[in-house]
Amino acid sequence: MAHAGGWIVQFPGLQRLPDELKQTLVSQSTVVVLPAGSRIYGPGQAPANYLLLLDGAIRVQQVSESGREIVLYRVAAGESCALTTACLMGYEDYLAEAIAETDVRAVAIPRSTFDDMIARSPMFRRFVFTAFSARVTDLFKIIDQVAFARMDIRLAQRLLELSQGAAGVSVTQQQLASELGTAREVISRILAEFQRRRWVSLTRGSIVIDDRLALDGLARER
Amino acid sequence: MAHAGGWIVQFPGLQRLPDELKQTLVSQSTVVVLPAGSRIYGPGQAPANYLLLLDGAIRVQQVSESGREIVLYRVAAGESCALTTACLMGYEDYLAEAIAETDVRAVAIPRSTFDDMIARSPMFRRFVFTAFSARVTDLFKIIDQVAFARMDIRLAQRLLELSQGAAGVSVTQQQLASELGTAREVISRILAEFQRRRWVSLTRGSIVIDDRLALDGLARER
DNA sequence: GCTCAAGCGTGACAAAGTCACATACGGCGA
DNA sequence: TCGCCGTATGTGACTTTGTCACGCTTGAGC
Repeated sequence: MAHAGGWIVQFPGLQRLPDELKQTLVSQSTVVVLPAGSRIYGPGQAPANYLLLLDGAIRVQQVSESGREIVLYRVAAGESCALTTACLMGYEDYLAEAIAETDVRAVAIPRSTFDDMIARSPMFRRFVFTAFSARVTDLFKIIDQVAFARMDIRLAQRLLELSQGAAGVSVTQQQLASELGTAREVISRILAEFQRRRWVSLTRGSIVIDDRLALDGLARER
Repeated sequence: MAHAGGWIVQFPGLQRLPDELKQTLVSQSTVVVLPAGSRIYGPGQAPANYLLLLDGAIRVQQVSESGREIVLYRVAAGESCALTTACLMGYEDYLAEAIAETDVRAVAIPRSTFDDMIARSPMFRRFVFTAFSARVTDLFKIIDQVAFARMDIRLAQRLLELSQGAAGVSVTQQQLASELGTAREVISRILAEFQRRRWVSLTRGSIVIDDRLALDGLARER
């Protein structure tokens, strides 16, 4: 690591803050480490901090009363956990929860500092609102997908996303079902059809992508 | 109307602002009137103002590429159009649009004034964030409903909401389908079943609620 | 090698979406 | 008053997705 506070270079949106504010931000925040699998926010767990992710990934998902899940979005290194935090500022009950998918290193900005920065810096406000609005866009897209898109298309898209160019994905069918907010059986049938077409090979707990082009073709049918 | 600026009493969250800020808000904003049916925000129409609704109602909906629609939430008198505005501050493309359902009277706060108020008043910030977070909650709930709830239950809920205690609702089945993001045929069949059970009476363009208790019972099943 | 929980496959059915077309209502002009 | 016509609604046939209830398979750990 460079020096303490070197983290700020990871956030282009904060780069051009006045030095004084950068120092405020750095001195009043702390770097926290969270193990993979830990729950960062959730119903009944109001956060005291605004989080900026340095390393790792966070998954934000919704859990329905019946126990079914749907993934809303992911936060990657260099991004902020804008929506969940902003949400929980509203003092309402939310069903969404944030889970560390990997070991996570993040900057925690206390609420008071966050509030202070919002007040003092138009640039900081813009940083926060931009990140936030990207999340709201994600929510709009999810509503659109869930309401109107075919499941095989959504699955193809998600497989390509999750693989990130790699040859395969290490994921169970139940996990894929939770990603998309559907039932495991549905995933099972669609994957069987993909395999019949020789687009993928299935094994217990992982999927090899054999014909990325074909999957991509389906994914683009939107 | 009382005196110019008397509108501020309609917003409890702004009641306790310092007089100075109240005056800034009142003097720099204008009251606008919009006819029923006009589009307030939409893809390609970035708003220059933060809106506070004095009279009327606004419907915010999403339009998919295939032309199907789903209603996201409504803004009533005394509320702010927080989400749409905040969204559009992010300089991204959105599919959501806001339509005046009735003639609408609203206070338009210019972006610069809005920004200034955000900077100067923790109370104003809280007003904005609270309104905003309520909308995000709505989006979470919609995702939950669309992904996991049965359509007959959603329809029962929506009928009760739209009737607001009145004996009936003046709405076409196509409009109901657009409310819930489904197809007209689905609405037709569910309503036919409701009628068979003598819960409602159907006529062209309107629905009379005959057994509110039964509908409510179904609506409460999650 | 054996065990056994987790992962996966499948048939049967229900709910919801799609497509195509038939029918009914009701406002309006003749 | 009557018929016209656009809109609204009803319906059958089929596909896709969700639910339920099983049973089979896999492979990690003993």
